[in-house]
Amino acid sequence: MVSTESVPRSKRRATSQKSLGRRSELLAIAAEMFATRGYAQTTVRDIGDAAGILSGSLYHHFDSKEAMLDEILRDFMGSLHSAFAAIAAEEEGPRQVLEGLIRYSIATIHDRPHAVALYQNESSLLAHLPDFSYVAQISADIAKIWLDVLAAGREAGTFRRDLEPGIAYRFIRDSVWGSVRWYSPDGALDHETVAEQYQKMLFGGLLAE
Amino acid sequence: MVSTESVPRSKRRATSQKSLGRRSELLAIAAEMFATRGYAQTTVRDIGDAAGILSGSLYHHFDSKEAMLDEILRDFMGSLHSAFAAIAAEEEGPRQVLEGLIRYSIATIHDRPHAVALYQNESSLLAHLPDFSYVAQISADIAKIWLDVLAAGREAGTFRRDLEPGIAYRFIRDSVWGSVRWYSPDGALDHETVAEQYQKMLFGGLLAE
Amino acid sequence: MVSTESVPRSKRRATSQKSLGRRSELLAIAAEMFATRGYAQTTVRDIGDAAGILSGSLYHHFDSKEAMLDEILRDFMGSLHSAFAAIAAEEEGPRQVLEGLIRYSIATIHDRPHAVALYQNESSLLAHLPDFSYVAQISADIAKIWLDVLAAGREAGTFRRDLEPGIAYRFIRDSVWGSVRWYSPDGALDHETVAEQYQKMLFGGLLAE
Amino acid sequence: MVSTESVPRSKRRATSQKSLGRRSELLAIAAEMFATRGYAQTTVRDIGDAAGILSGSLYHHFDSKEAMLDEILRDFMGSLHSAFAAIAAEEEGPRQVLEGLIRYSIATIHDRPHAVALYQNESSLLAHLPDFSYVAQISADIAKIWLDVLAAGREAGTFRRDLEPGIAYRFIRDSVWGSVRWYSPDGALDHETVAEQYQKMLFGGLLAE
DNA sequence: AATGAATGAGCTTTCATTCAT
DNA sequence: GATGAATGAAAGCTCATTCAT
Repeated sequence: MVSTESVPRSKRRATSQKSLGRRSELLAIAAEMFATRGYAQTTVRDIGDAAGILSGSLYHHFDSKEAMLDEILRDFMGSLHSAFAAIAAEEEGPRQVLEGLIRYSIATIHDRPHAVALYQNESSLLAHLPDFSYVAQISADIAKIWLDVLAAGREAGTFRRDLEPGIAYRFIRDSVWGSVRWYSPDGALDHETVAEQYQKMLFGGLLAE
Repeated sequence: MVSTESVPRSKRRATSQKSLGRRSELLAIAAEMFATRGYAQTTVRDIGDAAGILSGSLYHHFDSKEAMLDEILRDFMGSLHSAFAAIAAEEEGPRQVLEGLIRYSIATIHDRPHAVALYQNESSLLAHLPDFSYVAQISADIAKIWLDVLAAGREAGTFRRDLEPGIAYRFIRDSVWGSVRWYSPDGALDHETVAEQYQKMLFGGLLAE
Repeated sequence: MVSTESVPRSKRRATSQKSLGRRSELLAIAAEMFATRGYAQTTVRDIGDAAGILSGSLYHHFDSKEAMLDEILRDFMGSLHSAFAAIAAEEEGPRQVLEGLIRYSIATIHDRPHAVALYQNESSLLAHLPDFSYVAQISADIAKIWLDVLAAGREAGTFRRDLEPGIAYRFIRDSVWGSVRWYSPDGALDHETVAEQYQKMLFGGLLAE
Repeated sequence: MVSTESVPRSKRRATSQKSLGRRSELLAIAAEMFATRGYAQTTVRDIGDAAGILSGSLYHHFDSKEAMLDEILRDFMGSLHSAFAAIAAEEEGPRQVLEGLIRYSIATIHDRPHAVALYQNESSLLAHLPDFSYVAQISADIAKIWLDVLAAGREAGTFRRDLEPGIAYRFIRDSVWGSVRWYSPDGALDHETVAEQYQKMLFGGLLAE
């Protein structure tokens, strides 16, 4: 009895997983290649070869090469923004929120290095394309979250008054996200250590005492 | 009599100066385009158009598009390394040397933003090409200079002991050089202010007190 | 018992009718698209979309896209030739026969505009393909019918002697069939009026008196 | 003295002729292929092959395949409209003007058969494209010239009152321009004979007496 | 020094067709 | 009968580079 129901259900699930899996699989391949060799330098043939199909067959799944990039970036930036907003919404002090944002950022670099690298490398070139206007939009939304925390902490006396929040934000952002270029998820250094060291430097500086 | 000699001589000198000027002019144009739209995304026709000549005519001045990139990068990295080495050679304490490296880096971003951006954006893609092996080589030499200062300062008790120099180096490097993406040489913010703020954050951290 | 037999029979009949209907339906869709946007410009995906199925599913009904065109054209040209032959076989004078051919042609444009347009637009490109040799063949057969009428009428003194029948045939053919490009079956102008006006011009010319 | 001037002048002329000649040559090749096998069915490789160059080299002369079609059609339709307007502007009776329009049309079919065929075959598909809106525009302008002549002749009693000018125009247009499909500039039949026969049929009709 | 015509390789994309399910 | 994934060939176009002038 259970089996009669479970068979089609599992089948349906399997099929849908397969379908969804195929798309995701292709996107994962594309993301990795876009990230490592650059979007423009990655040909659809490269992606097809890596996926074991002909380049033309990609167009059965996606409208264009650009559509693949769009799907990867849109998904990544959307979830990043949501996560940041959730962290900022927690009722805690500015320092705790900033710690949370940093920790989540470095964990994201660990979990989704290709999407992060892609965003780091391509967003400046993409900003001007109308189809990718959301990149600049979400970037601005994210910046606001960080800036608000920095400004609140400055008001509250947690952060130094002689620092301009706009410069501080860029300083933090560049140092944290920049680590995507050298951090290896499979390397000896684990991301929690990185987060810890970064927080020490960011909050306390390099000088002893 | 004098005039008969001096005329062609001055002419020759003028031509050669013009030639040198023309080369530099073309390289400056190429550097800007490579930096702003990416090396691969910049066509030789783009460069030719911007220079007011046909793309084919560029080959009168340079062997290839890659040769232009090479010349720009080699020159930039060479002078950067020399300058860093000179700063490190001055007989001063680790903190003063590190301050000097940072100040010079930010001044370089102000003075040669295109070359810096080019290096930031393309060096990772270039690292694997045999013709650009010097990029990785000089990068390593530069890293050694910074790392030595950090290690010396740590030994001397100037810098915190609980920071891993390798991570600290990358942290500083990414935050400092990352500013090339947002700093505008013509903007309201001057580079000395940036350097000052960056040193405050790097040495003392964000926290008040 | 009757029911056991009648059910599958009616079912089969229904299915087969449905099948036939489906085929015709698909051919009608294809004919319209071939006619309006051109055979080469119409993709099997266009046809599938218009029919509500996937392009690949069309191959359950037809061997190829070309086979659809073939079926449409063969059917059209066959019935056109038969009808013309029947009109010519009636025992009447050349003028009456010619009137009949013209009237039938314009009625056909009204009844089957897509097939006519298809024939008008594609036959010249098709003439050279071996698979479509029947197009040229039937065209020649049809031409003979019209030419014979014209020649007979000229002999009989009905038609002018100073007109070359070959030129006259092409003149009539092009003017009559050309109307498929502007005549609208749903428009204000009905096809009988068109036929009447065309006969006036063809037989009597434009000049008054 | 004359020679010193004539040398550079003839040189310049030769160069410019060569350049202009190359473009025209390529357009002539393209026009013939577009006309005989259809625009969509003609590949840029076909054109390149026929011209003895690689397909990519065509893009040194033209922006796109469509730009070639555009240049051919725009030139043709422009000169056709001018010529028709000039004929209509001559101070003569409607019959003489109509004769002139017909004669010029058939001469054009003789002189520029490919451009005419191209216009005949592709204009209906092009009408909807924004880049080719001028095709519909000039077509309408030309139609107005013919219609005005027909209406004037009808008013003046030259042409029959029982013919609707709109239908008459289409009848004449289709019969005259339709001849591009069968008339051969190199054939035994010369275009003046065709014009003469067409005028006989159009003005006097088929019937004897 | 520069032009302008051409090359040749490679790009993204389209599309008729096949086939296992 | 229909789906959906894939094929394979070909399309229009781009671009670094060459070379005669």
